[in-house]
Order: sequence, then structure tokens, then C-alpha cells
Amino acid sequence: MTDVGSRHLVAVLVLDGVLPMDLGIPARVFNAALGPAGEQLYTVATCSLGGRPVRTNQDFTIVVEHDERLLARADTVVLATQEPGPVLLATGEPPAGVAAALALIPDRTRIVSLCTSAFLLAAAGLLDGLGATTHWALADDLARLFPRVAVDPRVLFVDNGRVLTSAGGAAALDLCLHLVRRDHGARVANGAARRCVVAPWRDGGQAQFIERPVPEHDQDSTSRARSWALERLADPLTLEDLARQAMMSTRTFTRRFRDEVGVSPHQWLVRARVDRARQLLESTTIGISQIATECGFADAVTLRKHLLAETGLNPTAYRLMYSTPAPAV
DNA sequence: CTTAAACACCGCCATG
DNA sequence: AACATGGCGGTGTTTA
Repeated sequence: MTDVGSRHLVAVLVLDGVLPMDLGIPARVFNAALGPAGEQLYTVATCSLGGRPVRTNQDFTIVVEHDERLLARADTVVLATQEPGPVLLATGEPPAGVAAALALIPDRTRIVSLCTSAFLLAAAGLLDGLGATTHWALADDLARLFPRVAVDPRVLFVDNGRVLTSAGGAAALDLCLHLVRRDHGARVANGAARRCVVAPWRDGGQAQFIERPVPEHDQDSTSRARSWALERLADPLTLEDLARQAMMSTRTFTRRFRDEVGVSPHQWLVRARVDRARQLLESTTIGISQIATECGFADAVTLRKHLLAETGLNPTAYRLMYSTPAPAV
């Protein structure tokens, strides 16, 4: 359906041919984002500054062409560079060529920094007056070197609309998933997460990221119903109950739920119940069947079945594996 | 294990 | 026209 030429082009920008492994993995999220017909939605290309070709064992599409052309054509540029060198840390001066390269990026192009790449964006003035984050260990340095940047080390990532920055480690992954979700919805993002073998999208209830001036601030119309359900997991909850909380027909509720959360209401509910059961297994010595009851499962057999499906362990094995030893009284 | 009934999901389509 | 809604019903899943 979608011809290759019209796909969203993601250019992963690295320095001197080095793509840090922990930053290559997040970029794979884009490759794993598939449309309804199983077609790829993004083309990911790496792009190296400093002459050396990118060496990577990631399954990226490697576009062999001049870096300038790629930066000018890309819809999204992802900066995935190693930690800032001593020069940048001391003076705020980026490595040679970076400023010129960033200047080639058109005004409309989305720019994303992973981890410490935020230093390059800041040095180029692209973060002036904006919120930003970076690896927590270097957040102070970023704030000191670039006082015009509002550094917030506590969040996983900051979305300014066109310019986005992420903290270190798994946060880079969260940011990439966030972008996929913005572009194509929760369902596609969940699929990408699953294919990348990362935790599925966390529930919006405890969103750890902040969304600054995002144009489409979607107020999840089903989030009320979700938190309502979480407070009475022990009760039998039907689709109709949830839809009533949201003041929608079951049909509309089901549809919106899928769009917003990525899974069906019932799947979500079962998962919420399993999560609760896992907490109880980990932190208490309550009997299995009582846990089942408290989590809204009909009986221990049902709990066992769902826990097995989600974790591969039955309740007793799960408890043995994950329970924290009771602290001495 | 099998079975039956209840429930949930989602494409289809008329309607606002 | 373009879009959201929600009823219907076939198919699949969950429960008892």
C-alpha cells in the first residue's frame, strides 16, 4: 500500500561511525512499527558525521549517501551520540562539523536527542528557552553550560513538539515509543513494543513524562473509567460497567479504548488484575485463592491460568521467585 | 478433560 | 464530504 518513498524517514545521527548499543536498540522501535497490513511505517537510516561509516549489527536500513542529503530529507532526526567529550563539557563547544550538520536540518524536521545527545542540541541553540532532559549524571553539567535550557532531570523525556529530549537508558526507548504512539496511535506503538521485546506501554495512570506544548493534547476519554476500575478490581466488572463510567455505549467505549490504550478493555482488565495479584504474591503471604478473590478472579484456577500466560510461572513458583523475604519484626 | 452459556471483540453500516 | 456514534450479529474467548 504505502510506497517506500512516502514512508516517514528517521535519520539516526551518530559521530565517527559509533552507534552506542544502548541507543541503537531504541531506534529499532521505528523499524518494528508496522501498519495494519504489516507494512513498515518508518525507514530508519543511520548517518555518520566524521567520515567513518556506521558500523552496526542492528537491522537498520543503511542508506549510503551523503550525510547532508539525508539530514535534509529526513522527517525525524535522532541524535544517538556517545557522551560529550571533555571539550564539550568544559567549554560548551561541540565537535567539529556538528553545528554545520544540524544547520542542514530543515525547520519542520522533528529533532530528537537520546541520552547525552542533548548536549549537541543545546550547543546548537536548539533548546534555548525549552524544557529538556538528559542522563541524570550529566544533567547538572547541561544546566551549567547552557543556562537558557530548562533542564529537568526527573522526567523520562520532554516533548516540546518539534524538539524532544530523553533521559538515559530505558527512557530513550520510552521516547521512541512515545513518538510512534503520537504518529500512529497506541495500537501500533504496542505492537512495536512487543516486537522489540520491551515492556508494553505503561498505563497512562502514572505517566512519568511531561508533555509540554503538544498540539494534540488528547485527554484520554477512557482514563476515568480505567482508574475507576482499578479501585474496584475485586468486583466483577463488565464491559458495560466501564462504558457506563465513561458515559458511552459499549461499542464506542471499546473502540476508543483500543485507540487510546492499545489493547481491548477486557485484556487490559485481566492484565490489571494479574498485576495486582503479582504485587500481593510478592509482598504478602496471603493464600492463593484469597489473592484470586481480592483481584477479581473467580477462583485460584483462573488466577493461575492468567498468571501463567503472562509470566510463565504458576502462583507458587512466582512467589518463590520474586517474593522479598519478610523483614524481621 | 469437555461443554454450554455468557461475555467480549470488531467489521459492517445506518444515522446524526 | 468527512467524521463520530452506536446497534447488529458473526466469531472468538472466558467462565462455570
